[in-house]
Order: sequence, then C-alpha cells, then structure tokens
Amino acid sequence: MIDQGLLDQRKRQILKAVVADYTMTGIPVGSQVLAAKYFLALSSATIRNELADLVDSGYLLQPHTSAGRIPSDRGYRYFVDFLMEPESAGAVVRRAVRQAFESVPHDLEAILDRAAMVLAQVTENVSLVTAPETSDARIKHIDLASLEPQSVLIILVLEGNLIKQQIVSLERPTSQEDLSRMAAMLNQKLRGQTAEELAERLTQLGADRGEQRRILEQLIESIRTYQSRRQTVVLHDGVHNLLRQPEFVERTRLEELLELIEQGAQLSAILQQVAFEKDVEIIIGRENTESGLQECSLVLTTYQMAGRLRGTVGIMGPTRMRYGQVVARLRLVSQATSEALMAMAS
Amino acid sequence: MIDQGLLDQRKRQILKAVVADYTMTGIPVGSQVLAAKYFLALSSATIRNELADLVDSGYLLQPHTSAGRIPSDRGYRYFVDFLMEPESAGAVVRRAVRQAFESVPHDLEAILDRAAMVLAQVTENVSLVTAPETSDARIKHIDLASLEPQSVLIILVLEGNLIKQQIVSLERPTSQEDLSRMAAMLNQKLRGQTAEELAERLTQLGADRGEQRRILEQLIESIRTYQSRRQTVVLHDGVHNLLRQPEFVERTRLEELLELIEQGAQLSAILQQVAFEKDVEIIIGRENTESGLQECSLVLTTYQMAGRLRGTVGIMGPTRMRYGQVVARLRLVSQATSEALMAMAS
DNA sequence: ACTTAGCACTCGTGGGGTGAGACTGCCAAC
DNA sequence: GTTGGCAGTCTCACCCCACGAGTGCTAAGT
Repeated sequence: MIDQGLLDQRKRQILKAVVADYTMTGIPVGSQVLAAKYFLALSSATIRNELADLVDSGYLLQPHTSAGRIPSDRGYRYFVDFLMEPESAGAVVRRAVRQAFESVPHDLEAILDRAAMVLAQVTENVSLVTAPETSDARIKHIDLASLEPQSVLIILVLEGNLIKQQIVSLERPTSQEDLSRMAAMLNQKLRGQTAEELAERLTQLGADRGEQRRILEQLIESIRTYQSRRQTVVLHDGVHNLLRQPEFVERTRLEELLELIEQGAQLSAILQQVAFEKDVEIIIGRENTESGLQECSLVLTTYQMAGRLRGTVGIMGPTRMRYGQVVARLRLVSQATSEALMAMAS
Repeated sequence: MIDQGLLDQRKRQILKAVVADYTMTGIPVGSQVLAAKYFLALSSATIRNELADLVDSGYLLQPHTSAGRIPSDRGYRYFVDFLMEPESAGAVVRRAVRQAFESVPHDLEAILDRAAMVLAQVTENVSLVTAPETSDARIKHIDLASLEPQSVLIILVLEGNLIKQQIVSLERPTSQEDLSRMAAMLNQKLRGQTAEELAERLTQLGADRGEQRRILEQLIESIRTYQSRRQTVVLHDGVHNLLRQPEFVERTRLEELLELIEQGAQLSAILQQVAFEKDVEIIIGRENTESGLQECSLVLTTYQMAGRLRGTVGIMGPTRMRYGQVVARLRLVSQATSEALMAMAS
C-alpha cells in the first residue's frame, strides 16, 4: 500500500509493460523489446537503467545474466494492486457462461459442478469450488421418514433449499406416526435455528421428553454431529490446462500440485478463509504458505445463495497469468452461479 | 482362446518372462538379460531365435533395432488370458483397505469416494468409480415435503437405501396435508416398482385422479424424468500417479487423457458396459475404441449393493502395469466397497 | 533338427565442443 | 538525466563421435 509511493511514474509504466508482455508471451522481456513495443520515445539504454533499479528493489527478476526480466511475486502484487486495469468479459465468454447455466438442473451439486466446468473453460486454468458453509444456515424444515422399523431417514432442509440427509439406526422399532409427531415437534422448536444455535437447543429439548426420549436423543445427536461435520471436498476441473503451461514441465512439481488438488483438505482450508467482504482475493506465489502452491497464484471470490449462505469459487494457475482477464471472467462466473442458486431456492 | 495352442511351452515361458521383467523395470528386455535372469539352461542365441519368432507372430515389439523386446497389446492379452498367475493382496494392503472403510460415514457418495481414494492408493494408478445403475432399482419409499406453498421436495428412497431428491415448483399452492395424502397414495401404488415399470404405472395413475390431478401429474412427470436421467459422473482419484509413468512424458497425450477423465461422459459409457457376470474385465491398449485410451489399459469389475444394484469400479493405467497385482487389489477394494454399501443399507 | 558361439552391423544415448543470439552493465559523450 | 557503443556473459541448439547394448546371420557342434 505504501509501496505505491516508492515507484515513479515511468518505473510503474515499465513494470506494467513487463507484466503485460511476459504474461502474453511467456518469455523474459528485454530492454530492446520494451523500447520497440512500448516506449518508442526512450532508448533501450534508458530502459536498462530502469530495469536494473526495478530488479534492485525486488519487483523484477533476472533468470540469468543474458536473459530479459520477469516479474517477481512482489512485481505481480504491485501490478494487481495498482496497475491492473479493469477488464470486462467479451461477448463469446458471456454467451458460453450463460449457456452453461441454462440447462443445469435445480440442484446444488449440479450447479456447482457446472460452475467449475465453465470456469475452467473460460479461464483456461484449474477451477476450484467449495460447497457453501452451512454452519450458520437456518433450518427451514425437518422430515423424518421411516425406512424400516428401526431405520429412519432424517432430512434437513436449510435456507436456500439446501438439503442434507442421513440414515440413522434406532435402538427400538418406531412407527411412522411417532416419527411424524417428533418431526412436527422438531420443526416447531427448531425452525429458523442455525447449526450453531442448534447444539444448545437440542440439549434442552432432549432433557424434557418422556416416552420417546431415547429415540429423540439419538436423532438429535445425529443431527448435531451431522451438521457440524466439516465439508472438505473441493470440486475442481480443468487440470489439463496446467499441462499446457511451460512452468509445469517438471513432473515432480506438477505431481505435488495434483496431489494437493485431489486431496482437497488443505485447499479447502485456504478457500474457506476467503473474506466475504472483499470482492476478489488474489494470492500470488510465495504468499501461499502451502509448499506446493508457491509457484502458483490463486484468484478467489465468493458466490452467494439465498440468505447468508456463501461459498468460494476461484481458479489456480501459474503466477504468470492474465490477471485482468481472469478476474473479469471469474466475476462473471461467480455472479452467474449466484443467480442459478437463487433461482434454485425460489 | 484358440491362441493358446499357437505357442509352445518354451515360447510361453519366454513371453511370460518378458512381460514380468518389462512391467517391473520399464526397460525393453534383451536376450542376455533373459538368459541370465530367467533361463540359465539356455543360451542367449536360442532365446534370440525364440524372440524373433514371437515378434513375427505379433506378441512382442522391438522399439528399434538395437533395443530389447517389449510386449505388444496382443502379448499382454495372451499374458492376462493364459499366463498370469493369481495373486492375493498382501497384509499391508489389506490393512490399508480395511482402515479406509472403517471410518467412512454411512453415505453412498462418501463410500464411493473413499473407494476411489484407496483404490488409487493401493494400485498406484487412476481409479474410476461409477454410481450404481438405478434404472432397475425398486422404490422403497416416497416422501413429499412442502417447503413453501408452491414448492415441494420429492424424496425417493430406493432399495439399498439409495436416496434421490428433487425440488419441484407447483402451479398452485398445495398444503402439507394434501401432499402427505398424495405421498401415501404414491407409496401404496408404487412401492416395489422399478424405474422401468414406473413410466407406465405413472401414466395410468395420472389419468384417474380428480381434484389434484394437475399437481399429481406434475409430480409424476418430475419423478419420471428424474429417474430416467442418465448418471454420467465418474469419480476418480490418483491422477498424480500417471505423472510418474515414463510413458506419459508426452504432454499432449497426457492432456488428452486428462480431458477424457474430467469430461466423464465417454468413460461412463465404457464403464457401464462392464458385464456383471464376468469377474474382472481387462481392456488393453488398442482394444479401446476411444483414441485417448489406446496407450492405456483398463481393469474393471463391479461392486454390488443390496438388491440387484450394481456399479462399476476399476483402474486406468499404462498398458505396462502389473496386471496380477492390480487384479488382486481391485478385487479386494471391490469387495470391501460392496460390504460397506451393504452395511449402509441395513 | 535344434542349439550355440562368434561376429559384423545397427541404432539410440550421452558427453563435449562450438557458434549464434540475446541481453546486460558500464563508460564516455551529449 | 539520456544515449550510443562495446565488451562480456550466458543459454541454447546443433553437430560430432565414441560407446554400449542388442540384434541377425552363419557356421559349427550335438
């Protein structure tokens, strides 16, 4: 932030040009190229001086002595914070996104899956999507269905028409009539509660029932543990896009990355920390604590369902990516996803 | 099958030795290596003659003049059909599989997900798992829950406690009481039907109802289209294992393969053709019609749930794989998966 | 008729050397 | 502060060549 003052106008323009050229071509940018393509009024020698300064202050790197310059993580950070110009997605992309969501069923998983697919397609990177965080979602409806005498299906409908279900084995046979009575009672007492409030309410409820108390307690316990179970699955798509990138010719690095993606838990932890207030969050290279991600950037934002339900959607790619374009397209997909989810909930 | 007669005993032993050595080391096998490691009683010259014959009859290939021999698709086919000795999984693997299924929730998707994970782990290949085919599953329970006046949640419980749900918007407000009545009626009429029988039964049902006919028709239509919707998702895991294989250094081939895996539909079509009678089905190299798979082998089998529900589970890897070991471990995982699913259904 | 030793031949691999090309840093002049 | 010139540095692609592995063939042995 205070960084902004440290670079004069010309250095900023040169940094911007280096990032622009390098993200497009993938080859280190030399002083002559810069002079010829971006700064016709300056000589290459002048630019060389400026480039040397930018290397000294850590915004650029030199792969080796006789090569051009490439942006460092710090350079990319400066670029996305101060230099990047807002882009908007083109007509072709808009149409692709619209079409992707047109035919999707009214189903949470189908929508998120589609979002991952189209995001990978339009950004040409790996897409990442988490299911919405449900710990503070309100309960809209509870249903208990008897499958067998001692086996009951618990269905929780949360706001946004998010459905969770679980099968529980009971200690003794219970009729559908009894279950319906319990369901009605639970509905009355729990409707509008969030999962966080659920725990204490459930404890109170369990205490003051007579006959069916054990059954009820068992159901309550199931609901409670189920609701608190952490969702760690991260949907993803577009891994094949990584293979096209020259920065992933090293198989070991790619392998480490793939394992991270497939494993999911660590990624999930990162994605769940994305702030809801911020528009788009960008994490560049070594700003990632995860070792496998230190050559990558993440571009993340949130989508929303009805109520206060939020999930994270974003992409992972090499630090050399077209941030402006990716941000614009991610925003587009995030918004389309939110709209599809809203439509599902109504 | 008739093939078996075409090779004499010694040629068969040599073919077996070539496959064994090549699958272990990954380097083409020469006559001297064979003589020294497998056929101490024979000279390398004798083996050279036999190798030349095996090349002529198409069981072996020679990458180039001064290299050893590698098995052809036909050679692998002969090996798995006639030469492969039954193996059984070791204690370490058995323990890994058991532990994987110990802590898994009683939930279809969680179990299949876990199966994909552990299968990839123990076979060191890409695992593939399809959801069970539900077109001939019997309906066990139907539930209709009113979410909003004009919005109803349809829950279908199939045999094996397989649950499907869908939200439907109704044309006019309908009370929970009416829905419950309809659910009771549907339960009575449809319980025990399969999806295939469902279509005609539903048509009959729709015709002879009075007052709530439109609502009922709408629900029936939803159930019908929903049940017939083809499930094309293929769970997978272990893609990172592919990167370790020397046969996938070419990025384009790997990219094509990854796209095939992520896209899912074509793989799904292949997996759904796996015959239920056969124990383990092996598809080698160019036996695959899919172009991206022609350098790969698939080893597939089925798992089963309660009733007649079946799904496919298997692995994809380079044609050079340890078929005996893979078959043993796949069988183990398939069986453990079936057991976990049976436990879920009871 | 089968097996074997010997031998000439083929071919991929890897190391070393080299020249072209790209870019820099620095110096002196403007 | 800017510029042209220039020597220096480094990578990359290419070629050459020797090495080693493995073969096919022939002729001799069993």
